[in-house]
Amino acid sequence: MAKLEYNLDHIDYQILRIMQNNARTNNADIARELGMAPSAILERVKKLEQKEIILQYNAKINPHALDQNLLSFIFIKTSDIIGEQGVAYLLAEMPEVQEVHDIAGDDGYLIKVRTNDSSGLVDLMRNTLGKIEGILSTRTTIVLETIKEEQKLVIPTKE
Amino acid sequence: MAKLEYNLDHIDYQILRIMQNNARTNNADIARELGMAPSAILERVKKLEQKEIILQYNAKINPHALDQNLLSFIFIKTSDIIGEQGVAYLLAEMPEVQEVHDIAGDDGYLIKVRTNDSSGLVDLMRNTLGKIEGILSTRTTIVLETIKEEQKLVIPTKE
DNA sequence: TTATTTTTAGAATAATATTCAATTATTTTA
DNA sequence: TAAAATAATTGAATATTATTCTAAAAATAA
Repeated sequence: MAKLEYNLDHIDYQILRIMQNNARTNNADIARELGMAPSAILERVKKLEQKEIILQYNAKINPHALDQNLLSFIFIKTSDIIGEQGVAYLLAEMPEVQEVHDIAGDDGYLIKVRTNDSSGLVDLMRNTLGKIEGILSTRTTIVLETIKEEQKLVIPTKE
Repeated sequence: MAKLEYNLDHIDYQILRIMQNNARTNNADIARELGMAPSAILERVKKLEQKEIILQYNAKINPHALDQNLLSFIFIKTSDIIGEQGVAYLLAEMPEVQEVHDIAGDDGYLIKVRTNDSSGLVDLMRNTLGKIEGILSTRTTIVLETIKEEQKLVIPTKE
């Protein structure tokens, strides 16, 4: 694929900063804050979306409100050939699996999983992971408490 | 603190599902999709926010657009006493650290860090982690490629 | 069942989104 | 460097949405 050109100036950064903190900030407010016309902001936001700089807008929902109380990280060793990621894509299809990363040095993946509780985790490992061909072994790390969990990026202050 | 009551019906679930997929969906659209009055939806969304079921609205930004190309997970062993999390809070203050989890079985934390590249990671470990009292050791896992990275929760289909 | 509380609809108003033509700024290229 | 071309911004007009509030309906409690 063609290399995308990201060409961001400090106004874009400011927009990104605002949106990252509150994706429902309306155009008019952003325009006021930056001292520009709403139409100009709209234009820029559209461009940020088109260029896939802004990837999506999410509501962050409290997991406990949906009774999803257990967070785990699982290291998975597979027989996937380097460069191929068959198992990874199967893992990625599972809705409880929030993240799948191909990691260095271990012929494996690190996944982040959210389940109801430990029985949900067991179910998932037994019924779903257990049925994926090519998984050689797993090592599970249980999260006792999450102190911070964000996706915010550090946005440059200057141009 | 008092135990919060989450009492969600299937309309709330639908709202959450819509918002989770696109936090900028406007009230009128949600109302149309659910066949309800905009004022009723507004009321419900406000309540979801007040009850801290919706925690925040984020724009997900492409890390490469901000030249943040390296993702790492670091296991950190500390001398933190069980129940106390002094080091954890210091880690959480660092903007490059997106996640801090207290994990079972290792007297330690798992953190997720996004830096420019490997030199940024080295800087961070040397200049920042290196200066935190109470860190006994670290083990770093480098992400080669991310196949999936979302915060979406599984939302019940029925009541 | 009645009383109380919560939720919803509907209408009215305030505010915002969106479009577009004209202007200004920026970049390209001759 | 100047002219030409391109990109970005403004401002005004219109369409759409947000927000507020009251009355009705629905759900819940007594």
